[in-house]
Amino acid sequence: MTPASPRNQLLYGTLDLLILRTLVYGPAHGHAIAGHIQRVSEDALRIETGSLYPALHRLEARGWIAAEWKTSDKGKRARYYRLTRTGRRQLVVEQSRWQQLSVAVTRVLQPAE
Amino acid sequence: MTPASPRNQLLYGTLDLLILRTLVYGPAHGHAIAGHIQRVSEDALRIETGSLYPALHRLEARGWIAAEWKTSDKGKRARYYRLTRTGRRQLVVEQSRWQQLSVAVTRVLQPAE
DNA sequence: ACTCATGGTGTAGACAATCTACGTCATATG
DNA sequence: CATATGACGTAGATTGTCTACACCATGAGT
Repeated sequence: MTPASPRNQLLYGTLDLLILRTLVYGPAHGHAIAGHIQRVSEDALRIETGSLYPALHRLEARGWIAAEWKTSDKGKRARYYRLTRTGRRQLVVEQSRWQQLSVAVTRVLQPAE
Repeated sequence: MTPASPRNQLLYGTLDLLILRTLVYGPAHGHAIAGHIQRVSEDALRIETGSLYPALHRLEARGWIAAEWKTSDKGKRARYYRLTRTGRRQLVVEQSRWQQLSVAVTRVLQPAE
């Protein structure tokens, strides 16, 4: 229930970054990407399918990742995504944007001296 | 122009936190709060009025801050906000939420070892 | 052969936070 | 008395996430 329960939310706008970063290790399908992020973040980041697939489609539409149907480890059909050249560039951009913003927030939270 | 200009955006959901944290120093009005955040973040965080005032109203509605009309330094009428007791508690909550999420994102970006 | 759990992809609609682009009012200042 | 400025405010668009579904194909068990 809880008709409007807002609080599993991850940090807006970071999902694209997380996905791009994950694909640096090589092509992967949606499920695996979400699983990887969840594992590496030690369960702090849990990506819902309703966020995951729209994100993948939007990244693909922007040309930052490219897709291909293949067969997964478990023998199921799956859509494998890989980083494109521009995606790699975008990753750098977003990574530095994150860096800058998170430093700025931290600076407000714990002002020097 | 730029009919849909997308990239001045600060990190969703962090604004409330920034405002609450700023009010720890004592009551302040909207303009001053935004100015403080911008200064302390060394211009990395610039809060637009269309984000600022809705945020203040929503924090007030939730009982985390309380307001009072006064006269500002410059002699203009201004609405001074102060942290309430529950606001102080909320600040702790949001601060630790931020901490946790930002660590998690960083962990994904630069995996250990 | 049949069933079913599992793995994987997907969409619709609600919701919330931010932005842009305005508008308004009161006081200080020249 | 006019004007700049300090300060508050709202409307509407945009966007990203979530919840809650639905769907399909394959593997595994019987």
